Formats: sequence, C-alpha cells, structure tokens
Amino acid sequence: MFQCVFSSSVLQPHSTSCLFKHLFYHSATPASQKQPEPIYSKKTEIQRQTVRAHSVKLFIFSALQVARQLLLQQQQQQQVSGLKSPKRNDKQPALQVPVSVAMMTPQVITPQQMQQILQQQVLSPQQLQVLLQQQQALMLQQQQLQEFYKKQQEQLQLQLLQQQHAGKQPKEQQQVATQQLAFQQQLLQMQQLQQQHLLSLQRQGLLTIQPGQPALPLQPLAQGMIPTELQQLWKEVTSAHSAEESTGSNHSSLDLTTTCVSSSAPSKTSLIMNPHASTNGQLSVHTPKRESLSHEEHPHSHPLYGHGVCKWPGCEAVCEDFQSFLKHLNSEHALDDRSTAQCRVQMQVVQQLELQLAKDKERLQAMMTHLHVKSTEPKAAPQPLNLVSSVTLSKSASEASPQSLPHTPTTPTAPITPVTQGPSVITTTSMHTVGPIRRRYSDKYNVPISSADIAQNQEFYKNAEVRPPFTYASLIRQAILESPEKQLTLNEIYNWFTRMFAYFRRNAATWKNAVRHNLSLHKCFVRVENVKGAVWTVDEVEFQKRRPQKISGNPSLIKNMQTSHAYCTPLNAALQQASMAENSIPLYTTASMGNPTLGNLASAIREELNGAMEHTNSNESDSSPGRSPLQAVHPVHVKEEPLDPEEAEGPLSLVTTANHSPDFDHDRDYEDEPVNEDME
DNA sequence: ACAATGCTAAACAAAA
DNA sequence: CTTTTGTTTAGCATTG
Repeated sequence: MFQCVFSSSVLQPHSTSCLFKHLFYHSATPASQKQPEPIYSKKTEIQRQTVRAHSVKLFIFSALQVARQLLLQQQQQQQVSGLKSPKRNDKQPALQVPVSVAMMTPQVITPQQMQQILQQQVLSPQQLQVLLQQQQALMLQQQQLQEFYKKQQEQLQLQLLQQQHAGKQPKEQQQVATQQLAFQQQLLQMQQLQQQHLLSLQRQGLLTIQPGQPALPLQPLAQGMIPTELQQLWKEVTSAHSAEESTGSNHSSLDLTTTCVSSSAPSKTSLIMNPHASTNGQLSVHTPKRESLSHEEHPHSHPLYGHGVCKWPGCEAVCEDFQSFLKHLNSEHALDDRSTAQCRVQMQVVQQLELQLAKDKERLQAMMTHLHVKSTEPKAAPQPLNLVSSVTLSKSASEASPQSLPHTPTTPTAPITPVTQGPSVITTTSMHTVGPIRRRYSDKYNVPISSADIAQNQEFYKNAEVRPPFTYASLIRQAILESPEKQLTLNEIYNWFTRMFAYFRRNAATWKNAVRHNLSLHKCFVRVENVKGAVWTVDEVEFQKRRPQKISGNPSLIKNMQTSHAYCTPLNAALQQASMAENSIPLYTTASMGNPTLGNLASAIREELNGAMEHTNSNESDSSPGRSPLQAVHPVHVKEEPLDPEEAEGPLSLVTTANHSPDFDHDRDYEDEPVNEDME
C-alpha cells in the first residue's frame, strides 16, 4: 500500500552517467499525442550541436574569467583610489551606471524552457547537465558582478561624499571613470555572450521560446531560473552518486569549473549551499579565496577546519593552527579544476541527501496520514505541506508574479515532476541529519562501494521516472528470475515493472505491448501452461545464446558501461552487468537487509511492513564485485577501453527486496495515467 | 550497404 | 461484449 507513494514520480537527482543515452531511446510520448517527439534523428543532430554548445560555453567561460580578473584588478585599484579620496562630478555616477540590473540579469533558461527540454528528452543527461551548469555559472557570475557593481556604486557614493570635503583630483576621477567604462564593457560583453549562448540554443532547436516570452530580451531575474531551481533541475539530471569525481578529469573540467566558479557572491544559492546549513563542514561551495576572506573574522569557525584537520573532502591534511589551515586552503584548494570538481561533487552529495530526506519525510507523512496517526513528528509533518502549497502556488505565481516566491519551484507545468521537492525549503534543516555522507564521498577515492549505494540506486529507479537502461528482455528476465518460483504470469511481470521502475508507471499500453512482444518474440521466454493459466519462464540457455551478440550488438549499453562503471554507483554497474553479462545468473540478494543504512533503511522497513521479506536468499554475493570503484574518474565523453566481458561475469547482486504481493498496485491504476507531457 | 538488435505501433486471434 | 493475453508484422533507429 505504501507503494502508491511512488506515484509521486519525482525525478530524482541522478548522475549523467546513469541517464544513458539509451534512456532516451524513446520518447515517453503516448501514442495519442499528435506530435511525435523527436527521437533518433534529432539525437545525433543534438549531439553535434552540443559540441557547439560546449564551445560557446567555453567561450563564455573564458570571457567570464577575463572579466573576473579585470574586475578584481579594478576593485583593487578602486580601493586604492578610494583611499585617496578621488573626486567626481555629481552626475557622473548616475551616468556611469547605465548598466541596469536588467542588463546584468542572467539570460537563463526559463523553467518552462528547461522543463520542455527535460520532457522532450531531447538532450542527453550530460547535455542537460552541461546546460544547467552553464546557466548556473552564468548566473553566479552575474550575481558576483552585480554584487561587485553595487559595491562599486557605494564606493562611488563614498567618494562623492569625500569629494565634497576634500579637494579635487581630476586625474583620479578620470581613472575611475575609465574603470567604470571598462566594467560596463565587460558587462556588455557578458551580456552579448549570454545572448549568443541563448541564440545558439535556439538555433539548435533546443530551446523554443514561448510566445509569451520575449526571445532574447532581458528577463528579470525572477523570471529566469533562480539558482535553487537550477539546483533542482540539476538534481533531476544528475545522479545520486558523485558522477565525475574528477581528480583526473580534464574533459569535464570546464563544467566543473563553471559550476562553482563564483559562488562567492551571495546569492540565493546560499540557501542550499550555505555553510551554516552544515555544521560539520560538508559544504564547501565557497571558493577558497572567499573563504579565507570571509572567515578571517571568525577564525575558528571555518566549516572546513576542525580538530586541526582540513575538512575539505578527501583532504584531511593536518594544520596545526588556523593560519596554516588558511595557507593550506589557499594553496591546496585553490580555484582549480580539482577543487571545483570536488565542490561540485559535494553539491551533488548534498542534493541527493536532501532529496532522499525529503522523499522519505513525505512518505512518512503519508504513512502516518494513512494510518491516522495524529502526527507528533515535528519536523516531518510541515514540510510536505509546505511543498504542496508551494507547488499549487507555483503555477500561477511563477507566471503572474514571479518574484513573489523566489524559492518556489516555479514549476514546470509538467506532471513529470510533481511535488515532492521544494528545493530550498528542506535543505537547511535536512543537512543536520545527515552526517556520514561527506565521509562517504570523501572516502570514495579508495573505499569500495557499499551496498547502501546499490540500494540507493535501486530506489532511484523506483522513484525517478527515468527509463532504465536495460532492454525489455533483460528486464523481463530479471523479473522472472527474481520471483521465488522463477516464473511469473504476464500480469505479475507487469507489476514488477511498475513496482521497480517509476518509468513504467506511465504509458502502460506502450510498454506492456512491448513486454508481450518481447515475450513472444524471444525464444528465451518460455510459456508454461499452468493450472491457473500460463506463466512465463526464462530459458537461460537461450538467453545466453544471444548474449555475445548483445554485447556487441547493444553498444549503447556498452557505452553506458564505459562511462558509468568507473564512477557510477555500483548498482548501475551491477544493473548494467546484469543486462550485459547475462551469461551469469545474477545472485539476487537483499542487500538492503544485510546492511541497512540511512539510504535504504526506510525502504527496508517499508518492505518489511509489507511483509515482503519472504526470501532472504543467502546467495552471498559481494555487492561490489571486485571491481574497482571510483578511483579512476573519467569525464562522460571519454571513451574508455571497453569493459572486459569477463569482468562482467562476476557475482553481482541486484538488490531486490522482492515484493511479490500480487495486488501491488491495486490501489493505484497506472493504466492510462494521464500524461500531459506537452507543455500547455 | 548490410545485418543484427531493439523499440514502437498495430493488426489479429484466442482465451478469460 | 470487453478485456487480457499472445502472436505476428512492419517500420524506424542505432551500431558494428
């Protein structure tokens, strides 16, 4: 009965590596829809275009870097000149500030546009991620500039005041004026770059500007995506685990850099990233420079410093005093690819945890509601409500008065991402509850992955409407083999699909047809007449027959594997192995039982409540079959040497806390669930 | 260019 | 008669 909560069908964060190109094999478009979504042909086109997008981004980024440096220089000079009490005309500042706020507002993709992209699944996850990061980086840059600009204005005011009392120094004034001009030019340049970016997106057809929205015009910040929304969207296209833990990643270095490059500017992101949200220094979004600055006042409260140890993820360098720590911070964790990569990973960690917590809280609430428990849980109760209300508001609010609720998930019109996560609301509170995570990820360089990861990942597919990267045949086989009798009726297979994958809770007609089609088509599925009808079984020999072909014949899977096995959480690896190396009969263990951790405890309990723990298959299998976890981190685009098929034969545990309750979804009819994938 | 594979759509039939 | 189950065919995309 609790399963019904899955219908909330929330897109969870997941790594790009988890969202394989394969996932986008199909559009989720119901047959009834008039406009068939772009599928294959567009895909290659987009891939090509993404390269262009990349270069645009690179361009923007480098321009931003230049601008940043210039600004820093300017700032220094400004400070110097400020001390010398430069003078100005009264009119000057006003004239020199033609750079309006609007101008500095990021040309971000609107939520609608983003949602559209997400829904159409036109972009690969990687591409989406890139886009999002791009947008985010742009905004952060702009916010930084904006902040600096404000400061500058204040300084000018100050100078003006001083000028009233002091003598005049036209020279200084001119200098300042030129600096101002330069600054404006930088801003202009940035603006143009952003427009270029947006234009390119449009040209590529990735963005379709809605009629109501001005094409290029500067949208007020509130209309664009606020950082929290970006975070949310990012969450939707990135995964639970640390995608590219790129110590050695050079390909994605750009992405990484852009993501965190300028989070020093106070922004709404701080709602999420606020170091105060984390007491143990898990969050480290601020750039080192900034940190050193901002924490000089509160020397011993640095979230990255504690017990004489640098708490930068994966660092743990010993620093006797705070000063040496600062030194270490600036030298070892300067703004470079590595730091930003780690920063980004940390963001993902946090986001994933936030999501997880939010979801489980919501479940708890729903459970309690269902059981008519007068909730006394102080924390859990209010939040779901909060979220719900925000969503109900969002539709009208986001369009009517965008600025009214800045942190509302200006929701995407789509049913795809219903309620569940308010980006910022939960975050701050939730952070306190999750201690161990940082360690987990900081350790990940050399620590084998635990079954918790696996369970977590399965949860992912259970809850995120992401198409599993497996063929129907693999899934069907999976379902059948998981059953105690190794046989299932068609309906039971259906139920397994809907139970295990949120994706299969919609478009039932389509995928059920596919299931039947596969059952009939493949010899490996054998229909066995039964007393009560017929059940389907798997002819393992037959199945393995096709296997070698499949390895070479399903390159998408291989590619997925290549990209994922290095840094993807093990479940993905395991699942992929399951679908790829189907030579080996996977060992089905309930890993979540053996090692109930934060991530899967709730689900374990849930399963238990359902009385689903019928079989504890003691087929002991190492959840992470001797494969090396994440030491090597590779960018998505990097082609790695093909995975050795032998390696895939290792024992793998597909966590399946099987719930064979036949009336699994009786309370919920997934059939013909209204799918409004099109934007209104 | 071709074959193999996978997916969707759809027609059709038999059973429930 | 409707729905479910099962079979089959066709067309498209991707990959090697």
